Amino acid sequence: MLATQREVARRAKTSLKTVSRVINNDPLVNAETRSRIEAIIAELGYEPNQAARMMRSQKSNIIGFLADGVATYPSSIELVRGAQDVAWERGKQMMLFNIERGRPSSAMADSQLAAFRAEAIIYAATFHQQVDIEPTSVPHILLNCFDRGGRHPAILPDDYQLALDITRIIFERGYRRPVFLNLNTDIVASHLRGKGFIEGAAAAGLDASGRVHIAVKSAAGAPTEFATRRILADLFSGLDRPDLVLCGQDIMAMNVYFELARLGFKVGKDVAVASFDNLDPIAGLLQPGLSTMELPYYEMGRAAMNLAIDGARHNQVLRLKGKFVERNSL
Amino acid sequence: MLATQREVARRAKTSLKTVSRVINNDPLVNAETRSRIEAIIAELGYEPNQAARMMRSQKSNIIGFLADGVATYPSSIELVRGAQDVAWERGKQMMLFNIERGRPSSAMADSQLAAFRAEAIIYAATFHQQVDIEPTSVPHILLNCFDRGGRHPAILPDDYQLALDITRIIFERGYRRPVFLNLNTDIVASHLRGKGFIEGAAAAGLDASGRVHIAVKSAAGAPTEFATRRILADLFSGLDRPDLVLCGQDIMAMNVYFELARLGFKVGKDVAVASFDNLDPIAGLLQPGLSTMELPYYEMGRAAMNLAIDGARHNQVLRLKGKFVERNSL
DNA sequence: GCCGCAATTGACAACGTGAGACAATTCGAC
DNA sequence: GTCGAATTGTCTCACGTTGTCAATTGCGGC
Repeated sequence: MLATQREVARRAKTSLKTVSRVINNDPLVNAETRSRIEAIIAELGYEPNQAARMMRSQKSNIIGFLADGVATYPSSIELVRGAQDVAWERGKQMMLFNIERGRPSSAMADSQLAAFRAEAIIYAATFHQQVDIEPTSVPHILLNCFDRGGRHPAILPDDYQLALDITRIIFERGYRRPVFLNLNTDIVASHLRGKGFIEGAAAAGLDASGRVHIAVKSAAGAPTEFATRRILADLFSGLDRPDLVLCGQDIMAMNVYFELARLGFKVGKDVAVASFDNLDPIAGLLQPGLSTMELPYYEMGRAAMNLAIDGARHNQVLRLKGKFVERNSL
Repeated sequence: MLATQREVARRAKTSLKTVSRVINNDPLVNAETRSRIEAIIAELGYEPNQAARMMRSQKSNIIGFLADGVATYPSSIELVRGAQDVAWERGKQMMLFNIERGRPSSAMADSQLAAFRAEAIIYAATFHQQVDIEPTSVPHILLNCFDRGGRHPAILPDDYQLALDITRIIFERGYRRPVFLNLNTDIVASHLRGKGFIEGAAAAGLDASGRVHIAVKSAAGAPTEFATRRILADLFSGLDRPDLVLCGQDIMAMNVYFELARLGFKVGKDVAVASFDNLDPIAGLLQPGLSTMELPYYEMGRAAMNLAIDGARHNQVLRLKGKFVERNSL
């Protein structure tokens, strides 16, 4: 059993309170006394008991982080890192759980966070989506998702801006016949990115409304299945072949690499490919390396933790920009 | 602020003690009283204050889980899931941290776990490796890694057996000219798998000692860089071409797919490929799908948490078998 | 040596829970 | 009406920490 302040006080032949003062950096302690006590603390390896502090102060300093469905999609790790870093910088404890929404893991995490009297809870989704989180006594921050009724603050990637940015880059580099193989329409990012792509193209003088294709068969949640084979076969059979394929996500891009190879086209030579995610390690392992818009997950994690600590207006929505990561596919 | 037992008692017009009895499942409470109190508990959303419980019981019920370097390799998620599931099944709280060994995140996690008086700590590495963890007052369980001096119990994948198993399958299917593109020699799994491969081949009557090649350039820790291009060019230039390439890991297999395509060989037709990891989503996205040995991460996580809760002998080492996941590359 | 004031140190209570000791009450069976 | 068992209640303590407030020490100035 680890030592207590009482034990430290006993050894230092001083009172409990003085030890407490040293630990809490109270300036009104004699320098000599302080160093004597600090020596004993170091010697014993004493750490203040967090449970007792929570009791005494009536606040937990704990922020919960629920990472929903990480198992199926590892992007959330950067969300977690961002939040964790801020928590430490700001002297908070973050309690992290990997859960599956609606499954027992979710209920277990909730009750554990309640038992620890968490001050706020960050709920992180694996992809930009709408969720339905009832208001509770504990404030929730939605990360990479947003509430149906806008009852909770939300941190989101600015998918519209991401698509606009990469489309601008595409046209700057001289591509004139891009197609966008978009995500399923039941995914929020799909609409936003479609809009960004079309407006970006319009700004460059191209009507791209016919150049967007839904290339995912499966619904959200189910294992991803792509409809790229048929779409690409169609697109690449005519004379007006695309000079660039923009994919809704890196794993789709990986699939597109294979399908293009099957059709006899070389990525980076016969046709360019770009995408969204910068998914490690896929984007770097593809040959040629995949040029892709990285989503601002780390910064989103940081923003969420800051909101969780400072409090936020209920309907606050923060959208963060992404970053273009250049490799050789474009 | 969440309710207390006192508040529950007030509303139920009963005594503190009876509420306490209900919460701690003391049998000597009238069934009717019990359900009345339980109703109020549910209504208030009361959860016993964990801090107070820890104070009172002098035990934290907390097991720490340090996931080292998750950011660079997402396999650990299954380790975490396994451990988390067992913790919940057995009424323990698991505190999870993503850390980088030697970085501030590591020290922060350590002191937070000390502050919460964690009863044991599971230290999980991203790949099978040797580490150097000093003994402390809190028992450590090493997961996917082992201590230099055998000072801590360890849970490991049985890499020798994994390689033996897949080699057996390879020969059962009639392949006779397999090569093994192994991991770097500074990686523990490399030796064990090499041994498994050679002995498996020997059992089938083949001396495979010349058929193992180190195909990773970079040292452990650095971003992976493969030496597959030259090796494959050599191997596939002669007449006695391999009929199967066994890769040390799935991301190497992905690289090998590209390199074989570059050389003009079709995986699954001209040459088979197999591997280790079953890394989601890569193994499923490759075309053809990658047949690979899945590492028993979930079960390893479970075993580690069980050891953490039950205690373990210092030099205990547990090796778990993997599972062959069949797709179409073999 | 003593006063006054500042610097330093100490005594005590309280946070919510759970347990022990034991008293009080209710209920049913006789 | 009594006995005994079942149930409920009262009271007390302890866990480790820190805020409040009181006590003690040190020191300059007389």
